[in-house]
Amino acid sequence: MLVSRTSQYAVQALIYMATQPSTVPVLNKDIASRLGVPAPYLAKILQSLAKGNLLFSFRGRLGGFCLREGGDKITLMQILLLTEGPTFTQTCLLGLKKCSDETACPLHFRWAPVKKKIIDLLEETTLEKLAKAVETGKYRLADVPGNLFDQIKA
Amino acid sequence: MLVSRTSQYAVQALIYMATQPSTVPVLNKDIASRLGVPAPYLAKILQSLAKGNLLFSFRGRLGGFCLREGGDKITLMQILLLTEGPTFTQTCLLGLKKCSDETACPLHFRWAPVKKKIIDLLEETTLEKLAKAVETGKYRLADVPGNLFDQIKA
DNA sequence: GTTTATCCAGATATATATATATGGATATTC
DNA sequence: GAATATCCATATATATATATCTGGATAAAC
Repeated sequence: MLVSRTSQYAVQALIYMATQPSTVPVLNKDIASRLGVPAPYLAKILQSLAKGNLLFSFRGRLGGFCLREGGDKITLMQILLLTEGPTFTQTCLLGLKKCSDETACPLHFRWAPVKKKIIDLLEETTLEKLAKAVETGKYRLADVPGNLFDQIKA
Repeated sequence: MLVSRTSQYAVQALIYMATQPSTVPVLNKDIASRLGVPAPYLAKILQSLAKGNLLFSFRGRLGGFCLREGGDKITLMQILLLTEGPTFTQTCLLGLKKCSDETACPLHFRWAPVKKKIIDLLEETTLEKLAKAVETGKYRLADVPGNLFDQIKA
């Protein structure tokens, strides 16, 4: 597994939010049903994203979550740094605690250029780009097409 | 985390084995102490590698584990297919069950070339190359330098 | 054949990630 | 201020990965 399920849910949810009009907060339960993801669990993830200053959260009636900045300002890297932890780009393939250019594992210099590709991709991919891709209709955000009620509403 | 701890232990152990003379079986407990890894857990991993036809195992006195083929024949990909499961190269970054060129997640075509780099690296990196790298002394296989007893013996 | 050293199989324990449940705080509407 | 709808915090449950334990099978050495 490349990233945790938590990270996957976070990215999916944020892409979905970026496809929605930013004038009104998005409800946790709407995101959850659209993505086919457990709502209480997603709520916890969204709350941590709010603590990480990626989202605004509003309580009470008409409450919900909003992107704190435009989708063009938020990259995959920012999200994964929150959900995977601040050192996730530094981890060694073989699991060594110290693995740098000075004290390296035998894979270090083979892995470095590939890792750079990954980091570049994460840093240059914004929510806006991904949201646009979804809006074309060619790309799927979730496995199951939302439940029947949602389809009727839409 | 990119790969599981199990995979990391497996790769480390096999690299170590490739640095050892192939005339005599290597003991699980020697590998474990050299790598600073829990021996009973490593034993289970080695047993599964033996079942996966990557290792020979011999019981009884003078028993132990041997690489089934030369280190030049064994790639990282072969190892990870056993420890991560046969579908680990096919998993979607966003966790979708169906994510192919036909039905793709919004990241699919951005991720594809990076994934190819990863797969290429895993397929072209052999145990022999990694073992040679370790034998130069410039690269570390484990965090902790083996215990004192081992250092004296060596 | 007894002793010793190893792998082997299965059960168990622990840690972590994932998921759920519950009661409460907050804000809007009327 | 009562009713409603939402987020929030904490505790709990479940699943999975990681790690350990125990008894046994096998084979070499003496």
